[in-house]
Amino acid sequence: MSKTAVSFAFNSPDRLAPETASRIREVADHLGYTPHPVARMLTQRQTMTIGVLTPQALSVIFSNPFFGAFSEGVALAAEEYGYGLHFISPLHGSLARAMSRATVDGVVAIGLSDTHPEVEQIRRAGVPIVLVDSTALPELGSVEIDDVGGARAAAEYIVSLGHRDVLILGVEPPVPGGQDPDGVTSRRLRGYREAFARVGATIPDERVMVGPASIDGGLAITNRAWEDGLRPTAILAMSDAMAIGAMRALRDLRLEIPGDVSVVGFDDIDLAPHVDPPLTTVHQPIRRKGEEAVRLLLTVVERRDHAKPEHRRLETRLIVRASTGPVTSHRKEVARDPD
Amino acid sequence: MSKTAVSFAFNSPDRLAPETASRIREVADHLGYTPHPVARMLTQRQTMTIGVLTPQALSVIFSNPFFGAFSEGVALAAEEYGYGLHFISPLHGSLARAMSRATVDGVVAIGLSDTHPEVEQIRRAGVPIVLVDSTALPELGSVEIDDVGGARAAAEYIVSLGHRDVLILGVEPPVPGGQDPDGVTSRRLRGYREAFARVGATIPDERVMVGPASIDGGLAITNRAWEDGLRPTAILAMSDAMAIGAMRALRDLRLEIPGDVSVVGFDDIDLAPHVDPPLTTVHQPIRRKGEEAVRLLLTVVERRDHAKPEHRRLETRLIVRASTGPVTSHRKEVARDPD
DNA sequence: AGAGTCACCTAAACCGGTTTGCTAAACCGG
DNA sequence: CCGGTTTAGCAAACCGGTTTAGGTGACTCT
Repeated sequence: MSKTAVSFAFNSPDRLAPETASRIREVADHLGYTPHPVARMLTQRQTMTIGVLTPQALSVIFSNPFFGAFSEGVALAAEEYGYGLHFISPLHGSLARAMSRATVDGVVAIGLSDTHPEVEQIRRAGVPIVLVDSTALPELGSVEIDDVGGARAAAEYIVSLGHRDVLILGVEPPVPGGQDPDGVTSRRLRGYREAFARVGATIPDERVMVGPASIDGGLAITNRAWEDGLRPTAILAMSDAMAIGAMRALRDLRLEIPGDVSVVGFDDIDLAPHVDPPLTTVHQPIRRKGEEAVRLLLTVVERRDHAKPEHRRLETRLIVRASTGPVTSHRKEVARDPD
Repeated sequence: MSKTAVSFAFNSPDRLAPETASRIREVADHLGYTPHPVARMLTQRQTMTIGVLTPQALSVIFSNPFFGAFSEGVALAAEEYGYGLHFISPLHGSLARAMSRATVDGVVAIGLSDTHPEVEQIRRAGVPIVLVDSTALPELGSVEIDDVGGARAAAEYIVSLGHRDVLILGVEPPVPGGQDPDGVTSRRLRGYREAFARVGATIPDERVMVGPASIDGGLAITNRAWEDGLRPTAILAMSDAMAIGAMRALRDLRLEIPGDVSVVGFDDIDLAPHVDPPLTTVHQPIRRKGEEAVRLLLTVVERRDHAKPEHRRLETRLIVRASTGPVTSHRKEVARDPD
């Protein structure tokens, strides 16, 4: 049999006598033969795979439950369209290097700021990209949420409860060394500050602490804040994982939530209603974010439609649970550090 | 310049005059040229990618926080060795089909029972595999935990608290339709039963209910159990997510935990200590499981060492928190269904 | 000056498939 | 029985690189 015949047997059996086709198949099966996927990709110029690009190591990204939910959405859409999923994280510190190794038809980049130096390199490689949680370059598709509005709603609520002295827990910026002026942290911070400004209050910079978006991150930062002598009546975390870590730290300091300190998160992960106390947080449609990103990407990938990149913005809303309460007059002092 | 020269410039610059090499690089950079990763894979016969194989859709797998932590471990090891990560789930219902599309050097298969009909097909494809949470075919590397021991410890504790009427929440078997006699669910069930047998008690089959390993899964099953008229004094869940869902259902039924019903989980996910009440559960080293699997796999992948597949078994241990307590004499009745 | 080295670069084969254009055989109507 | 069609299968070009085995010119040595 010729290579051609075999190829036809697998891809367009109708171009072969039905009897021949099935015979080839049978022999192939008997020999354990499978068309080599890489060779296939090479000739077909498509990989049927989409990439999920993260500016941080996957091992740190995955420690945030948010990312699991996001991946769930991504996977849902990808599976629907028959695409595989490839996770891409910096290789030896370089995202561009990782990208050049990756065999994908398109990429969903999450948390990758457009000012990231490597976005440009990737774009030039001609791979379709959709940006998630990143102020989009207009020529790139994007999915984002109303970060400012969500943060503002959270802070307004906190303000309405009488809190003025707060601690902000920001998520580590993807750009190492230096705050990204348009990153998630900056946008949410803006929202918080808007709400405070409305009542003539401010959030000084030293009340904003940034760390990894994980339970441990929130725990560590909160402890550090207390060691630094800070005694806020409320904590605004930009991630539920951090908020949960913060609550652990507070509890270890023998503080009550929300009696002594109120805590509000961001994301509304599945577990937010189940932690103790149930977490007041800003809801965002995490799964849908992943889904939409993939759909946007695939419309570009499937018909090489470079025409009109879409920008989608999803809603956020405050979910009030039990981790927040009015500021109390006489506050418990922390035992181990009598201020 | 010849193709050869360009190739050398990228891969073995020492075989070119240094000046030429850098010139080629510069031109390439200027033109935005990047070696085509697929073509590269084809000639080098390796993809620098490892696959994570799951017998269920990724969108359902990712809804279990366990999987996020597992992925964290996998990613940690993969990144250390410079490998990319490709997630493989059934394509149009067929794992084999998905595998034949995937360009990976090896595969970590999680929750894939060895009796799964497609394991054989995959093995014949000659791709190195490491099985996780699956009684290993001896000729395949594997990483597992002491499921029986962990489950036994959990049940012994429950028994010691006086509980005799329990509900078991099993994780959905990967093989649709039909319990896998050697799956995770069966192994843990064996452990539970051993503990009960020790005090002359039994767990009848109708007290074992199986569903998706997620919060919603646990919630739905528990509700169903109560609707069926079951009134266990304790619930043994095979996954923390299910346990948390079960607690939600109980709470909605106005039952107290552990006052009315004790709940114990399995996995000890990061959030287990933070839920309300803190979850008593069987700890397993989730991240390490992912890490070890990748390390095992890579020793096989890197030196084509088919010689001695390793089998590693990690420990489990019971972590007692606050979701369990002694069985109480007078029990609260459920309002909406007076038995 | 001629032979022998060495440093640089390249032609050609190869990886494992897909696809196009063609040939040979079978089929068909008149 | 013969030219025209259809059908079945194949040769060769191609995808975009890597790698082996030279080839070319400059440089050394005697």
